Amino acid sequence: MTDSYLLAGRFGAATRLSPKALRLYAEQGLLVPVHVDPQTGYRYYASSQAPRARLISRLRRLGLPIARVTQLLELTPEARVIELQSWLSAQNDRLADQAEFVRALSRQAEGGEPELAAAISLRDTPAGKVVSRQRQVGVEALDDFITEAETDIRAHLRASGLADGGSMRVHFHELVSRDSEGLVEVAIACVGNLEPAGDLLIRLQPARREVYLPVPRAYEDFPLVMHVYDALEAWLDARSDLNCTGSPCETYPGTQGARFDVAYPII
Amino acid sequence: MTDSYLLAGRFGAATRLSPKALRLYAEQGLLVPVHVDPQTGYRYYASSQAPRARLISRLRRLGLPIARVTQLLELTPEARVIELQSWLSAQNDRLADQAEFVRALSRQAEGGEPELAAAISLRDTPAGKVVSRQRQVGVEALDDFITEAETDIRAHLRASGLADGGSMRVHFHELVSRDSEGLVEVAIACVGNLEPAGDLLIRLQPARREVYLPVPRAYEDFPLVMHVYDALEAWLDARSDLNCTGSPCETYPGTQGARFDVAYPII
DNA sequence: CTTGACCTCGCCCCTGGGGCCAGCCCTAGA
DNA sequence: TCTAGGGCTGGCCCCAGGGGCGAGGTCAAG
Repeated sequence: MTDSYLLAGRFGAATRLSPKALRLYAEQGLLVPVHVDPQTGYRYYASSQAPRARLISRLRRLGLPIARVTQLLELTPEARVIELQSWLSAQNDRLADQAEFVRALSRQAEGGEPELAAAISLRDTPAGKVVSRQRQVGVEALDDFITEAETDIRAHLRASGLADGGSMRVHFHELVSRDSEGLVEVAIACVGNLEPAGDLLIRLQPARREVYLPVPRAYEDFPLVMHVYDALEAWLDARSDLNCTGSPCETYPGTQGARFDVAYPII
Repeated sequence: MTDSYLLAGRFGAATRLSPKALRLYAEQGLLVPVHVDPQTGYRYYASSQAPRARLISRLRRLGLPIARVTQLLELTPEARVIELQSWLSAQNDRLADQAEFVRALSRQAEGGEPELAAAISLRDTPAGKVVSRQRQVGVEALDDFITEAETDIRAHLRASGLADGGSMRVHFHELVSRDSEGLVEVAIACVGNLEPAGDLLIRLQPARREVYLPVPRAYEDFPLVMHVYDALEAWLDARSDLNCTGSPCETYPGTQGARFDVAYPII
């Protein structure tokens, strides 16, 4: 009596879920009808399922994917709130990044950042052998990856009896941002015979011409460092005689006392 | 020379767009290669297209759909920034709504809002004829729709020589929120013979039992009014002997001096 | 000439459903 | 008890924005 059966349409009206959505959730096991008629396939819901259904509906409306909703439903209400609050603060960070980018675009529309653009120069780098490590990495794991890779590579160079070249390059083959991992390579120049070891690989770095910019102290950290990339790209866009030919890298140590430079390959 | 041709892979590396994405944008006309080999289908990009490509890449990373990016690219940089800022503030509003919901959930986990729950009562409403207007409407157009529909319906009743029943009900057949329109119906009871006119329809409102809550002044406006719905739903969830059977409505005027009640049909 | 890297297209996959259609099913009124 | 209409089902195609894979053509260097 208290658990009268409801067909999908009526149940959906009471819980703000479309019959289509209910069908999907039933298939996924997220909200299983209390009875399914084996002949007709009709799904019968108990009205005691309404609280769960309403919660699902609201979590979905927040924009959470179904898998995440499924996890959250297994938690206690208190744990759920904690999870949601941390999700919310992540959303907040994302919005802050977006706002930051819009500000960057607006500054660019107003003519860019002259103090950054003034420090841009060209240089040629010779070809040479490098030993490197590549990995897919996100922005929060980036610093750890770089320091660890540098330590390991220099240790391998010393163990092979070679002087390490000193300078290090971090190539960003793919974009690394708050919500996307990308392929990053830490490479250190070397001379002499050397065997690859573990996940360290030896490759030839072709000679290239690049445009570079020593990064001021205030811009060293993410997300502010993106402005340095922006400045270089804007500068390249304005120079129709130079063309960017690949992905950027950071070179350590930087010129003019900077901790590192940002450089784009050009022709 | 200055416009050396680049194949998709290299061009993509310089602009942070995958060959797959470049293919898609070429099909959509968003970023058309400067030359396509009719034999091989190879797409050749001029490096002078890089600024546009980079802009597309960044706008896409903001989460804007391709169609929106296409619109934005036709604007001047200044207009683009204006558009993006208004988009950003919309995102901000959305985040505020989400935060509001998480707060509501957290209050609910702590036992709900006793001062709201205390005012909940049951009542039976008799069957009766109503004249109504239905429309898909979003939250910002809701108030206008309601006042306009009420005016039109009462005018039609007077023109037909009938006393208007006084009380009005606004049924929310579907969810109305900041980012989704839903079917809303404004219905006023009537007695006597009456012809449908324009988009006004006559229908029978079945008798029903409902649980209702007079809305305190402080909660009358969106989004705070959602807390009243939350309180009713939480109260229903806790009462296993009562089951919600359909979508809610607001009844004007409300009881106990409120401007309106919020009511859910139950069995 | 061969090899390997690069490119193409085409197909299926994902999420979270919307829309439409053919074909049952259920219930209320006569 | 019959019937009509509305409800429900499953199936198929669609959307964005690509990812991933496989078959096959192309390019440049050794």
